[in-house]
Amino acid sequence: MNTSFDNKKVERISKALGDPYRIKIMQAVKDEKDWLQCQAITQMFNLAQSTISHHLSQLVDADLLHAEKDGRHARYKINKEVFGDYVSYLSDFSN
Amino acid sequence: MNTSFDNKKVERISKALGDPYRIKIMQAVKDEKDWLQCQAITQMFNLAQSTISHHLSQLVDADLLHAEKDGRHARYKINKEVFGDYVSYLSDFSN
DNA sequence: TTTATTTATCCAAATATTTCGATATATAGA
DNA sequence: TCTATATATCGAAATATTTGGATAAATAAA
Repeated sequence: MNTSFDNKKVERISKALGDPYRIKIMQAVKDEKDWLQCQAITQMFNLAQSTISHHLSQLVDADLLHAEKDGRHARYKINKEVFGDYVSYLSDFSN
Repeated sequence: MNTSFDNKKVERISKALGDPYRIKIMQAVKDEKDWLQCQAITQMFNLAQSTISHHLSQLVDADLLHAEKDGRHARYKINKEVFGDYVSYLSDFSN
């Protein structure tokens, strides 16, 4: 399946990737083999918990991260499909 | 040659792509076989000339566009190398 | 049930971005 | 030179984003 990208979606994804904390969050999630816990992400940065929560929801809203709930815990992994579709959309510009 | 991407560069490129007008500018430049004239871009949108100029410099500052001057005219084309490097940096997230 | 823990939401302040009008700069043409 | 044209820069207003504190909601654990 290939997610179709309208410009609004490209904008939302690009915007989500346009913040230093969110880039680091994405890298940390990527480096985890399976899911990465919300707690672990919160501990990585010197930011208020509400701020991290806000960054995570932007990544989830852009579909760059899958989110899962387990009791009172939340965890995340890369949405490779959407990411891959974004990459192939962008590839068109470089060839 | 492979541009090496620090997070600051990823942030700047992503931010540059995170605006609806700049996305449309990139698409228009891509659709042009060679260079696209600044004038033509200015006429595409219902925005002040100074606003277009500002959007263009963000794309140039992010190295997504090559800029060239010809007398009092300016023209742009995609910086495929940087774009390609950005794409390959991102590909790492989708596999 | 009561308490502690984890995450989300709300609000307001701080900061950043977008936009335009005015104007500067550079160059082409009369 | 004088005038018109193309683009860039500046300053300020409008808008959007980021941030933290307070608190809510949900769940686990005592």
